[in-house]
Amino acid sequence: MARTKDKNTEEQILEAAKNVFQTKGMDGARMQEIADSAGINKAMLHYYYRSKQLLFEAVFKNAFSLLAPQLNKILNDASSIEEKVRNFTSNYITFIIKHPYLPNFIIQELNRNPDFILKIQENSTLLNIEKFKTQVTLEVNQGILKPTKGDQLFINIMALNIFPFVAKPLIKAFTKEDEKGFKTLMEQRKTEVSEFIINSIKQH
Amino acid sequence: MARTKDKNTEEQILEAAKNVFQTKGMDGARMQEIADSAGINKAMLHYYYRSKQLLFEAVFKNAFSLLAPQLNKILNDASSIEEKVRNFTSNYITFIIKHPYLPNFIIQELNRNPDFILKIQENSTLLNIEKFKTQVTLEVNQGILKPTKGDQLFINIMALNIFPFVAKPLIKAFTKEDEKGFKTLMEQRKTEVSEFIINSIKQH
DNA sequence: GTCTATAGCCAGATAGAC
DNA sequence: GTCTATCTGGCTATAGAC
Repeated sequence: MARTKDKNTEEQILEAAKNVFQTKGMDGARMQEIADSAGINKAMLHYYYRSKQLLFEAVFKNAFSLLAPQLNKILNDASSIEEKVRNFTSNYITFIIKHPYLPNFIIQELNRNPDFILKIQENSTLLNIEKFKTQVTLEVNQGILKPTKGDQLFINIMALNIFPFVAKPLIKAFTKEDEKGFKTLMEQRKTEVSEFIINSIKQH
Repeated sequence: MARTKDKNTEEQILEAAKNVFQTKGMDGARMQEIADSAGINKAMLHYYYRSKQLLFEAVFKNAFSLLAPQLNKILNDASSIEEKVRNFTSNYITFIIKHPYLPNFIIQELNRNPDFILKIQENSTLLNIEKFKTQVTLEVNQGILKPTKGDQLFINIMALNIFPFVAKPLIKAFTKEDEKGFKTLMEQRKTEVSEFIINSIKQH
């Protein structure tokens, strides 16, 4: 991919690095490939970002800060659990279809280096599900929801929304769908997943 | 880890390679580390497996063949959907607690090289959800289940069971649990997950 | 079968001209 | 700021002695 002249070099590098790191991972990525993709040479990467490690961290923090507001909404806004589930599912799946490598990139690199999440948490919003858990307990007591554990519900919501994108090659193999069929399945999930969750937890 | 003399060298190498590849991935793994872990030297790795690529493939196929029977059960045995969900959830989570790096390893390496699943499928049981989908349709028509799409249900079952292990560092960060707390959450899921699914799909 | 030593290559990083 | 050329180290793989 050639450099587009209307962006400055630093942004150009970050964009190229994002593409290479998110598809190849830290260990599989090559500085040469990033340089080629940015339309510059290796020396420039070091001029702007000093080392591969620091360039990687810039990409990672950037990716994480894209995801954080999505998650924050379900944890901390004012709507009911049912509304949160519906909005999050629809918004998140729409978002990931636009950034398909993002969840796998985050998960993979956190598994490679779990301490990384500590560094991130310092200078961004705290990841905290306490408020969400309190709200679940409240709605259970009010008879809106069946008896439900807040932390398990949170894990279930994450799992149902994120997993299919992370395990895309497996899903495609099992369902025998091509790229187009996979896309269709994911579009369906924008509403299917919230129905599935609400059906399970709502008091009828 | 020193070599235990009651195993032959080839098995010893495979065991060491499994540990290193499953934690570091293909790109992050080092032949030297595998040799050290097996208590031998690098030359022996090449003597038995010729190249890093072939050693990796041996490990991958081995891991996949451990997982296949687990999945086959839910796809092809004779029990009802409800029984399948309950048995699979309990058995699968028990299995993964014993092999915690396995799902992430499979998913990560399939994302790195999606064609890999084709090679595997040739000489193992076909991954096919057709029978499962037919059974779902049947139980829906019999009034046992609410209207449910078989392929989406299958994705949901996979997601709820596998995701927490793949995204372990994220889950720990959000729930603020340590290793022990995480283990407890997973133990709970052996029954919580099947309740969650059954609640959602069973006709009442 | 198992070892030591080393070939050969490739990647990250830097020096230095412009 | 941007380039070419090069250093340096680490990695896979092999040669060859025992």
